[in-house]
Amino acid sequence: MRVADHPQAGRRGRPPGTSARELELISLRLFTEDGFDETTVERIATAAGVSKRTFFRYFDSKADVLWHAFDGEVRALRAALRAIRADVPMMEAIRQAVVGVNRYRAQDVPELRTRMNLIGSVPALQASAAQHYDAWERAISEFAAGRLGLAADTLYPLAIGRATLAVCRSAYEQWAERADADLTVYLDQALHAVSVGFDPSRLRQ
Amino acid sequence: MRVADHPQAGRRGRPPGTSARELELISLRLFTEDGFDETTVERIATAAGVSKRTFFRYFDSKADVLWHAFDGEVRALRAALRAIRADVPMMEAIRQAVVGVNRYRAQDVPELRTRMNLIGSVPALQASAAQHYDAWERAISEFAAGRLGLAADTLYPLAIGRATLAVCRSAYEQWAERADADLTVYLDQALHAVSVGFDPSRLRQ
DNA sequence: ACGTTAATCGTCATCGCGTGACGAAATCAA
DNA sequence: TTGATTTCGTCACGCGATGACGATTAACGT
Repeated sequence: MRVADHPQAGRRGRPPGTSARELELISLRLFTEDGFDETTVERIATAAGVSKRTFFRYFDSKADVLWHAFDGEVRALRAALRAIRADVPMMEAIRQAVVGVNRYRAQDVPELRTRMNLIGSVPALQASAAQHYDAWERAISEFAAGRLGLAADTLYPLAIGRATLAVCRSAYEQWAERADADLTVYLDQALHAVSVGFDPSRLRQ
Repeated sequence: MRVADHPQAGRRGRPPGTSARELELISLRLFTEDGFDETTVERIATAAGVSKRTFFRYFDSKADVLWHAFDGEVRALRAALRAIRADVPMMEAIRQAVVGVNRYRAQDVPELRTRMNLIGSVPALQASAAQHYDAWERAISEFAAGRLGLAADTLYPLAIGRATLAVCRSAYEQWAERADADLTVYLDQALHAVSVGFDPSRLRQ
């Protein structure tokens, strides 16, 4: 967690020499061109016209630069869950909320797909995923805890949060490598599957 | 993946100065005493009477030393899945297999709990989890793929493998921090929950 | 116009992880 | 004893990440 990005008027001090977004775009390009491990932070920083030290003032690690966008969507997920009416069944509510916050504009799709392909193929990035997924899982867990009347750190809410993320990650990856359908279709299918307990006779074809 | 540990008779060459198991026990002790981040590989190696370089000949990273035991259990899981009769429903088969390979002897429980507490609390260890979980997930995915008549890298098998791991991790953690029941009880409860789609009216109290 | 305050940045030093290269040590076999 | 084999230690190095500290750049107050 770093990255302020608050373009404030009337602020003092030396103006930023770059932005988190610029570092993100440069990193994305270099990672796809040369590979994640082969791209040093020094190179990214130089390409952005700043020093290596400055990069680490924007992001806590080299991997975090790719999770910038994802982190912001947790707030959207929480808001979507709050907006669901109380008479919608729990797993159906989760499905609606998750699918709702994953409707991307067409112009954002290529970058999203590039990012997910990197995350899905580079071990160092998969390793960095855990801490970023944590907040997402908790959002689901706390919603489930409220519905079930349990604490969020007990078995069922925890399991629901993680299982939900698990199937969504599968949907993301299928969508990222194949390009034959909308992301929401995959998510909807995956979340439907978990809500019927993966019962083969109830899985959609 | 490293760690040979093949005590071969009639072999040539200089005998090993330590073993993976010894390094594992020493690491476990130092990690709990001083913390994972505070314990350098240099210290572990010195405590084992070898050099830092030798540690990295046994394990690929400092974190991997804690996953040594876990990696070995994937083979057991695959075998357990193969042994399930074909007329047992898919999710029920998975539940039986997972619970079956997680019956630990009483004397192994303290070390297991120590390891899981570390993995659950140290970010660097959580990050290292991804690559070790991968083989476990694939074992489940491939079993599900066989039952569903699908490829293992398609949505449903992938989702089943990951969701299964997700709820099992929740069970592991609940068991590791509370100490009020057998691990298999938590696992059974978590796997039952996913098999009924987390339907509140069908969750056990 | 000038000094003050505030924010960002660059440089430098440092630590630890992880890896490659290469020779030394220890054991068995011929 | 000699040679082959296996493990080990030393050395060097690159890179990620962090702390300290002074230099830059701008707005603000007088």
